[in-house]
Amino acid sequence: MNNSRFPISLHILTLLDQMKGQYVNSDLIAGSININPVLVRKEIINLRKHGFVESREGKGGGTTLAKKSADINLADVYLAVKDKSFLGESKNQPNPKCPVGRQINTHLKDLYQEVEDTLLKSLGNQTLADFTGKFK
Amino acid sequence: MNNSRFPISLHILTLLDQMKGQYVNSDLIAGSININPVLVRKEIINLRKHGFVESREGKGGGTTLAKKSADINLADVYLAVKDKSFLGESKNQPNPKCPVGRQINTHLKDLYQEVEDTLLKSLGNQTLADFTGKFK
DNA sequence: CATTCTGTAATTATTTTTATTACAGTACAA
DNA sequence: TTGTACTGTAATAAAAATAATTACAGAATG
Repeated sequence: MNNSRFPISLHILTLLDQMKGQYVNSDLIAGSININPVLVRKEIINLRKHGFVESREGKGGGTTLAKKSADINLADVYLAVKDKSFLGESKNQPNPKCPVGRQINTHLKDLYQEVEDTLLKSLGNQTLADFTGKFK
Repeated sequence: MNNSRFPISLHILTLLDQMKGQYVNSDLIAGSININPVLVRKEIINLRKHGFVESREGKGGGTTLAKKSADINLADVYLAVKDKSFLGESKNQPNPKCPVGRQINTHLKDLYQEVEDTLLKSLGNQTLADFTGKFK
């Protein structure tokens, strides 16, 4: 995963939740996060693909939540943006001639799986509504 | 955190565990991981700072485990290498004029803390000995 | 004292991430 | 029906992060 996709997605969703019902455009969102609007639009494409938001093109268009924030689980948001493991991967192929190098990726993968399961359980305890509820 | 520090450190520790007692040099380790020896030496400096390994300079020198692998907890290894959060940070400062932008970092931090606690609990269930025990 | 290591700095190369530019297509609204 | 304000998307450039390389001083060994 690009390491800032989770916070960016959560920021977008939080903002949309606060703007309840309104279609918010990517410039406004980008201004809040302080990143480029094109990045926001790309991230929104992903969020939409996962059913969290819906968008309208054209004048007055923008993006809004596609479901109630109480029905958006943070574990699902995490899964929607993750592509690398949070514990990291060595990008070089370890040496297959070494007993450790040969097996480590398998064992690493198992370990990550285990840890990720608890991570998801923990994140899964919270919805977007819980999260936005903390904002004053 | 540089995203591959955890797997690199774990690879180093695993290798040292398998080479019980021997002082292993950075070239051999680098060859197993398939990265540059200088990177290995840097990573070892960190592992040593945390008391996991000890090194000898000079001919015949190298690095070896400083404690029994059963006494090396994977949560501690994780803590030793982590510097960024695994859930990622947006590197731009969000807009302080926006109610969401102004507060999100605080709430994100809290969320991460919560999740990290469970992550540590899960990793903490395993020692290096447990991990290396999986290798055939 | 030659050899084989570590420690470490400096530099360069590579890769990843982010920003920017550009423009087609869509929808609204005057 | 036309101008305006959006999204979608590609292409490129800029910036930042990561990794590799080179270099060499200093330590320990035989």
